[in-house]
Amino acid sequence: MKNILITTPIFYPNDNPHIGTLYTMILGDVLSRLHKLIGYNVTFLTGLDVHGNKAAKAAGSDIISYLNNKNDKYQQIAQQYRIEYDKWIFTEDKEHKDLVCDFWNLLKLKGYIYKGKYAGYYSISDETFYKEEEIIRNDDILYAPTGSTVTFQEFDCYFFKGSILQQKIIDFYKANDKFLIPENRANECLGFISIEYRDLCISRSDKSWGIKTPDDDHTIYVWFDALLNYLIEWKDKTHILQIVGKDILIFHGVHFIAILMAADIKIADHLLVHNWWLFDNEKMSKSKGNVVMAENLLEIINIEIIRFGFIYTNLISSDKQFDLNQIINIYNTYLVNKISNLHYRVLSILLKHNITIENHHITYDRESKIKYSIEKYDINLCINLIIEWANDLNSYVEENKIWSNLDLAQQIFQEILSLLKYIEAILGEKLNINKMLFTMYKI
RNA sequence: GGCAAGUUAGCUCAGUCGGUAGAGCGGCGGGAUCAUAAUCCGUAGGUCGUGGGUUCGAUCCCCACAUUUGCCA
Repeated sequence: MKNILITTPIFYPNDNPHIGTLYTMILGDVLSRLHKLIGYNVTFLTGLDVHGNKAAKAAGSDIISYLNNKNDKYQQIAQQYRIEYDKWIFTEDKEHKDLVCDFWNLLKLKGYIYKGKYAGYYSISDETFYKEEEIIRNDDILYAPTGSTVTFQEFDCYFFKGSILQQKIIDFYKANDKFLIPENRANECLGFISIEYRDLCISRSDKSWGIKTPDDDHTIYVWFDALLNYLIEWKDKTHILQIVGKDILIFHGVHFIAILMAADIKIADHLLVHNWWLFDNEKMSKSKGNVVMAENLLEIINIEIIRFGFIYTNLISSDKQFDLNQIINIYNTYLVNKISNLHYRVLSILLKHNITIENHHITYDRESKIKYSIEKYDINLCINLIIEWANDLNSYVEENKIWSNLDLAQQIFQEILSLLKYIEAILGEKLNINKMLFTMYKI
């Protein structure tokens, strides 16, 4: 049995989801649905990472109700966008906390966790330590390269002895050149780890918001806590795909690998790294005020445009400009004019002659290529093959004048039904021809 | 400064394991009637960043340079 686990990062609820988050969700959902379609037993995991001071700060006084609200909000967005997850993570759930504590104890038993002292410049908003040479001093205020303020802190904490895994991780990358998708990102991980891999500080002794360490009153570092979420569904999977945005590549491509190695757990088969939507050719950021929120998008255009447009746009190869007009154009051209119209034109012929259609579940030759692209997680190749198929069918209809050849029309219709299965996986719902054909968007 | 990726038609982008370059949008012309405002066919438009090298042959491989981006310092 082909049991596949597909994960997205669990999202951080200091704000509502933006279109970058939405892209990750949709990509995960579509890959999940496509794998189900070709016969895999899929577990698709997503959810919320609710610990850490940044969340606590955003929450204010009543953390729990804030987080519950955000959890509802994210689930609502997921539902609106037809994200069909099999399990939703919420890191305040007992199940997750127990897993983290058990895992902590396991690593401690194996000698990978030890107590020490950490001294360094810490940014609360980034949840990160910075090195002395990275700090920018301005009017006696200390800043991280990210622009957030840092303070010098010294405290007791637990360390994860990842340093001894440095060579093992390097060897892993050398032996698994297909691990990262796209492959050329491997140099970033190799570069990061080859210079120096220091033990990670994985707890805070202050009153941080998070999971307490099993033995005392420390708080487990939010990233350590969050990465472990995947393990809840990790067992008994023949294939594991993790999807991340490029901003968190190192956490998954280095730290999480180290953690898995320490615990003697299988590493994911692939880590799919996608790029970002740009707005006006700039990275979206709160400070620039150019962040497009997921909830606002649905007020402007419909879900089919978004899902199809997001999947069509190749965000795996590079950052892409987020352009509403272009996404609408893609939808009109391919989904309405070519694919929906293809279905409608052939169906019309059959209906005129009172021919009823049964779906015989025929598998066509070109589906083997599509299956291959799905198994390679090559969504770009996949959608191009689907579009090519639709184009060829439209040409075929013309060349063979199928309106005067009812046998051929029936054959073609069977083929169209097979094609539509893939479209439905992308849209997350059956293709609604009437809705498609008569709600074409004008730019 | 180190490492990596990109630079392809007016625009947005695919692609080529080395053998006369592709799509969509936009322009022009035509055909068909099953469908819509669509679809189908043809056509115009590119020295595939610049310069060198390897090769019978390079947009693709190698080197240098320019430029953009990312990771690291």
